[in-house]
Parts: sequence; C-alpha cells; structure tokens
Amino acid sequence: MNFEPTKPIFRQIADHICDEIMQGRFAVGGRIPSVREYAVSLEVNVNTVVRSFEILQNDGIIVKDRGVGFFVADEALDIIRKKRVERFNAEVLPNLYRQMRLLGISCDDIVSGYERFLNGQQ
Amino acid sequence: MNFEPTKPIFRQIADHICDEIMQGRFAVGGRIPSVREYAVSLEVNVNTVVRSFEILQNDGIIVKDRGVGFFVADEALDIIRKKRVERFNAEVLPNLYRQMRLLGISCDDIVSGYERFLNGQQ
DNA sequence: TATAGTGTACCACTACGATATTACACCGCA
DNA sequence: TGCGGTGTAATATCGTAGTGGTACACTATA
Repeated sequence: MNFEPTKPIFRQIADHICDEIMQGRFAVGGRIPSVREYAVSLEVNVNTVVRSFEILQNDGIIVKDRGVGFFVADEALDIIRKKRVERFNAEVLPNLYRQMRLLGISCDDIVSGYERFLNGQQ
Repeated sequence: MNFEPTKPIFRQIADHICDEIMQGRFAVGGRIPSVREYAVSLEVNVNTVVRSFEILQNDGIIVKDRGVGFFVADEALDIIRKKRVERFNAEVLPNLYRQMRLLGISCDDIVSGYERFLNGQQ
C-alpha cells in the first residue's frame, strides 16, 4: 500500500479506509475487513490496525458489533466529508495562500495547473 | 515564536530563519544570531538550534566562520526560493488538487479565498 | 596571555511508533 | 455445545526522533 515514512502507519491506514468509503468501495452499513485480515494483507502488526480502527470508531465513522466486526456507520460519509473540509480550510488553504504570496504565484497558475491535473487523471 | 506540535522544533527554526532572510531582516552576507542567543530567546536547547543551523549549512544557505558565527551565504536567496518552489510543486499543489477534486471545491472558491487572504494581510 | 564569545561532540533521557506474543471475552453457526 | 471467527487487553521489546546537559576546542580581542 506504499506507506509514507513521514506519517504514522496507523494514520495512513485510517485515511485509506476513509478513501475507500468515500469512493464507495466500502458500502455504508457494510462490514469492513477484520483487524487480522488487514494486518496480513498490509504486512503490518495487528496492534497497528487496531489503532487505526480506534481512530475511526472515536470519530463515529465505523461501528463495532461485538464478536462480529466493524461496520461503516450510516453518517460516515458526512463525518468524513466534514472533517476533510475542516482540515482543508484550516491547513491546506492558509498554507497555499502563504506560499503563493511568498513565491509570487498567481491564481492563473493554480487554475491552469488544476486543469492539467484533471486531464491527467482521466 | 509559537511552535507547532506537529513538526520538529529544529525544522521550524530553520524555516523561520529562511523567512527572515527572504524578507530582508537578515542581510545577505550578514551575521545571524549565535546558537546560544537563539536557544535563550526561543527557550530551547542549544542542540536544537544547532540542528537547525546544520540543515541550513548543508543546503548552502548559511556559512560558518570558525569561532565567529554563521553568516548568510551570497546565494541564500536563490537557494531558498528554488527549494520552496520545488516543494510547492511536488507537495502543496498535488495535495491541493486532490482535495479539490475529492471535496468538489472549485477554482473560483480558491481565487475568492485568496483575495480575502490578501485583504486580511494588509 | 586571559577572557568571553563562537560552534561542537558526547552522553542520557523521553516519547512515540511499531512489533511480537499471549490470553481473554464475545458471537455465529454447524 | 464446540469451533472458528470477531475485537481487546496486557506486556515486553526495539528503534528512532527530539530534546536536554555538560564539557571541550576554537577565535577574536582587550
């Protein structure tokens, strides 16, 4: 799964699961793989996956069924979206604007770069 | 100086010194404060400042005079600018574009936000 | 030559991330 | 009821990053 060395693995797994949910690969209300399955497929220790699940559970994104496993919460999509918008406004945007001003990068540069990005994706 | 808990202090100090250089508060060729001065004024250990200086020295941004102190290198401005543009293109922009697509944020939102940012700054 | 200022090397401590192993309590289903 | 699947809790260990404390070598200058 290509872990970045800069961020803790358990956070990257949690983010990755959120991605899967947002992209519909994990249905709302559906079950997600067990901690042991994840540990094996990602070649990671069980405890590491447990920490990822704890984050998501605390955020209300997944819900536990004792003895059965974890399921995607009904409100998962809203919660993930809300959290990401918050982080975008609080971290990504201010940093972007600061760099733009410091480096003298115009809005036109950003816009044309975005168009290239969209073309490259599809 | 308000350190973020997410990034190591010595990196934040290095970035901060680069800011000072780019904004002309430290003149090219001029001397920067000693490790002990920084340690006292930032309420940080000497070694922490030393690590910051090591980064800047390795990048060629500051130069050492044995027994005297550190000085801003002649090419400092070019080096800092080049490094920041690289990081902007390699990290900030791709992350921005990815979030925009995922969250459905338009270029117009970015542009109008930037105008508000500029007005708020001055 | 002293002295006070540089940077630096060395060692220690702490926190954190990740791993490894084990044992436990719960649930579904044959 | 028993088995195999869930998650969980506890403990120990390892490596590394970040920071701190101290003593040292060097240079400028009076």
